[in-house]
Amino acid sequence: MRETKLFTRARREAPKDEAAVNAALLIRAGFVEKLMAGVYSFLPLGLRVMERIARLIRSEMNALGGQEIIMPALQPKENWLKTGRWETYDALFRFTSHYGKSDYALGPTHEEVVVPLVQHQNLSYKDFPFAVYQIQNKFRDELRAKSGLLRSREFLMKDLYSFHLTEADLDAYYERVKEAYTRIFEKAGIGNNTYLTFASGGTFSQYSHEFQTVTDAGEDIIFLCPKCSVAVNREIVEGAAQCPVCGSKKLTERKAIEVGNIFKLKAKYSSAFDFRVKDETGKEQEVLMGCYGIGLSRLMGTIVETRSDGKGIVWPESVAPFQAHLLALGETRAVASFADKAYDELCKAGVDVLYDDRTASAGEKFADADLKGIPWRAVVSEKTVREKKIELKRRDEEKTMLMSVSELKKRFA
RNA sequence: CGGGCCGUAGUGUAACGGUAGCACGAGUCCUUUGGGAGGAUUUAGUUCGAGUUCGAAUCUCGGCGGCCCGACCA
Repeated sequence: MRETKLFTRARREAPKDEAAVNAALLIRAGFVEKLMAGVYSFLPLGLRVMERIARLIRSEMNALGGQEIIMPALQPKENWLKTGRWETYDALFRFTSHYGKSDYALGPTHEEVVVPLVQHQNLSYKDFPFAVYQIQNKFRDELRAKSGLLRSREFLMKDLYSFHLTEADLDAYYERVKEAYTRIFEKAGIGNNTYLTFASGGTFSQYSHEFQTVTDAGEDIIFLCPKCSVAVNREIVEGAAQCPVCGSKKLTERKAIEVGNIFKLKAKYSSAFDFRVKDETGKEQEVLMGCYGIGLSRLMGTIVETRSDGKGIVWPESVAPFQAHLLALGETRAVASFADKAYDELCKAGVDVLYDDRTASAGEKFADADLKGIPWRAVVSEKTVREKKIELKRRDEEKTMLMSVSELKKRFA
């Protein structure tokens, strides 16, 4: 993509009403734009990141046998009455149709939709276990939206729901999801500071698990066991915190962002809809469920929050909006034609490259490139054109190397 | 929801109760180009409503909106 064709623009200064690092950088770099508190538009660069995060999550969900669907965000009151959450779910957006008497909710989560959906398939015990997931916008009427993308009122979330006939099967699947989540956060570039965290499990399970990324920007408090690399959420700590794995009481208190959670629902929602199936003896059996969430927009904010320097964002290659950022320095015909040709060749080779073909000073292009944070910067200038080379530099390193266009192609294709 | 701070041009920031200014951006022209270039010129603003006053961006009240702390967050 040529920057002269990109309708968004990087800003020199952060808007004064965004204190959070993630929002300030993402807005300055032109990835997102705020519509109102807790509601953001995703612009071409931001959408690319979101799509790459989605791709990464999708491949792990598909490996877990998850079948992708999309359920409605607009939901009928009746389903929420059945689970009792119409009255008890504080953050539920509720409203009445302008024409009729019907009441609706905007989905903050989808148990109320997925259970009847699955129930209507008239399944037999032979169809179990299975899992469905979606990547979709969720709505939560937060009392206080804050911290940019970290706590918003409309946000993109992946929610996976698994269905089982035995507890052992649910337990086994839960463990597989736990491993998949660990891989996802590793691939997303926050593996080094993201911890499996024991949290409250509600009425039925001893624990649920959260994935918490340690950063001062977080709003959760966790107690981290350095030895076991697991943590406990403050919500389940009474008195002295203790490591649930080794029993150690030498835990360190940290602020963290909850980027994912996994939860055994067991029969809580299936029984609310009286969802049962007959087993091979004709006896009716309870359906057990698990639910597993990852907030994609929150994850994007978390990556920015934990991977930036004074100059801007440092995207991991796995979710970066482009593989490389090509800069043409100076407007001489030699530079422009060399850079144009390099851009065309890289595109033809299937390399995702953002090409700064604007009329702007070298300093401004460098500053914008650092701000946008694409992992590799490829510079074409009079200096490099003389040697028929391009200068390549990693966003987070100082050293540079000269290479030809074909070498560059080979590296990224 | 309780508390605090705050709403001036696309962005940032000034203006004692008395002419709304500056910078960046954007447009045009010229000169520049390895770390946010220079000159000329143009463009665009007081969140809304009421009140006090000869006069309100400025003071008072209310609405709307934003940020922060707390509470809340199956």
